[in-house]
Amino acid sequence: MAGTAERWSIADVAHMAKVTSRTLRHYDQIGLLPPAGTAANGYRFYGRAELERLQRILLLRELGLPLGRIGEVLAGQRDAVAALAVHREWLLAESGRMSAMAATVEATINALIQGETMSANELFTGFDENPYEEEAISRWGKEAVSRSNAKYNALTPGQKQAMKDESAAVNAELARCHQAGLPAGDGAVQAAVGRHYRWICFHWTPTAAAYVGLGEMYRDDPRFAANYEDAGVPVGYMLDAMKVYAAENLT
Amino acid sequence: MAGTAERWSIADVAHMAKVTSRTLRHYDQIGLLPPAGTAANGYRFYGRAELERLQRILLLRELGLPLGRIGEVLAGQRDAVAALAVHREWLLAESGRMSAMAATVEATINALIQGETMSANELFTGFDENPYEEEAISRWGKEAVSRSNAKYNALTPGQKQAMKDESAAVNAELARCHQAGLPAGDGAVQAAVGRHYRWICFHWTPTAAAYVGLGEMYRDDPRFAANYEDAGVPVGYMLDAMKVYAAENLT
DNA sequence: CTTGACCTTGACGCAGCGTCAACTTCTACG
DNA sequence: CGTAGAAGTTGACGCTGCGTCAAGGTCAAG
Repeated sequence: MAGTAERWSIADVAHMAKVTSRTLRHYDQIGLLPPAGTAANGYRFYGRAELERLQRILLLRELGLPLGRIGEVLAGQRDAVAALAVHREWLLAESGRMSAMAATVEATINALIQGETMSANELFTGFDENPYEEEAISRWGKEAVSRSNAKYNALTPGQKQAMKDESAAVNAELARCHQAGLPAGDGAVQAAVGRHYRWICFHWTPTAAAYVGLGEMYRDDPRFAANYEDAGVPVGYMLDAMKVYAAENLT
Repeated sequence: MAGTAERWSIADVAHMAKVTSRTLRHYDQIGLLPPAGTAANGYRFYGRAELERLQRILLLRELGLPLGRIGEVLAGQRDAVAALAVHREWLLAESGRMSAMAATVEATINALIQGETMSANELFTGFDENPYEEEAISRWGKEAVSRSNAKYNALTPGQKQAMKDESAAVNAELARCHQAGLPAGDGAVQAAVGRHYRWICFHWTPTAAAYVGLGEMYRDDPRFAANYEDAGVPVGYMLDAMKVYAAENLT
């Protein structure tokens, strides 16, 4: 037991709050959560007041509020509700931006695969190199993309939701398989990967090589790795399973 | 005219592509777009091939693809479609995360204002300081939030869309007012701000001071400032108009 | 020759920590 | 009591994509 008299070490606090000690030291550095004091040996210690402050910090952090603003709110310089209202607006705007980008990506994929042999070259081509005409470059390929955009923007919210649900379901299934220790070639795993493949096929029908390439991308993209690991599916496991699937079912 | 023989200076290229010269130098630094060569004076110059490459880079950049991956795709190390498919998944996941966070923020706002006098203190309170019980801290206040969550998650997609549309409409109206050079106290401006106020009221009914605080937050938050400026509404203009509105209509 | 516009190469800043590196301190065991 | 190993400390770099000075060289025009 580190201390019974309302004093906790950095490790204790980190453990309680499920954050790393590095995070706590960071919060100290930026003045967001100074420790109650430092012992003679230089070690930080935290008291009850600091725990409560940390509690609020983490609550707001989970809402995605930036640390600086959290500090202002806790200092009383900003009204919590006003800060959250602004933040909410931002979240919605970002969310909208990203799903719009996803739709454009979708359209681009279709533009790319529709003209199979066109293979990116034509889509990208055609511009005006007169430096005095603004935007000469930035419009490239946009017509081709917007042509296929209409088609895929027509998805109903229900369909979009179904797509997301299927994705989540596949991930959950794979997580169960992995926790159960099933090898990548196991039937249950391959069934789940099959669902993944058919899900992908809704947008694009990859060849065996392309499907493996997709798996490698999962593995190499840190954003994606984080996503999958959180869901309980190691990216390496996913890749292995995809390789097996591609070898057995695709050409 | 900088050069007639298929050579363009960095400024010309920047102008054509609507990017800054800093961006081009950055792309050079990271090896994404080396110039065709450098003149005796050290100045970069770009040829037709570089313009085409830049074109592709910008097309993919607009889809939100990270620069590193763009480089891989253009180098042929990655299949463009596979890269985009992965990216699309990520975009959708992020978009979902953010709108979920927005819903939680919404619920938190409600939890905060429901117990008016509770004023954040009770919401945040209650935890177990036993360092051996994991997550002791991270659960705080979550029950209170989830209680009001149900209510506001019940919004239909149609209602949510209406909220977003109204927000965009108000912004567009304010942009028109600003472009027309109307002062912050003008009737049209105040009418638009009134719509904004009522929009906010859907989630929260701020006092005069809180409404001005909200405007200050708009001004001070760089994420928001960028958003508003893009829409053609300077944040200072918005704040001034909100101050007038608060003084005349709120207490 | 001067002015001013445009170019160059650094280098810091931002958000939020993760991740070494290089040391010192505490705790437990032989 | 010596020592290993766990845990603590203070730096400092890395990541993303440039924006933004800073300090100084070049070039066309007056």
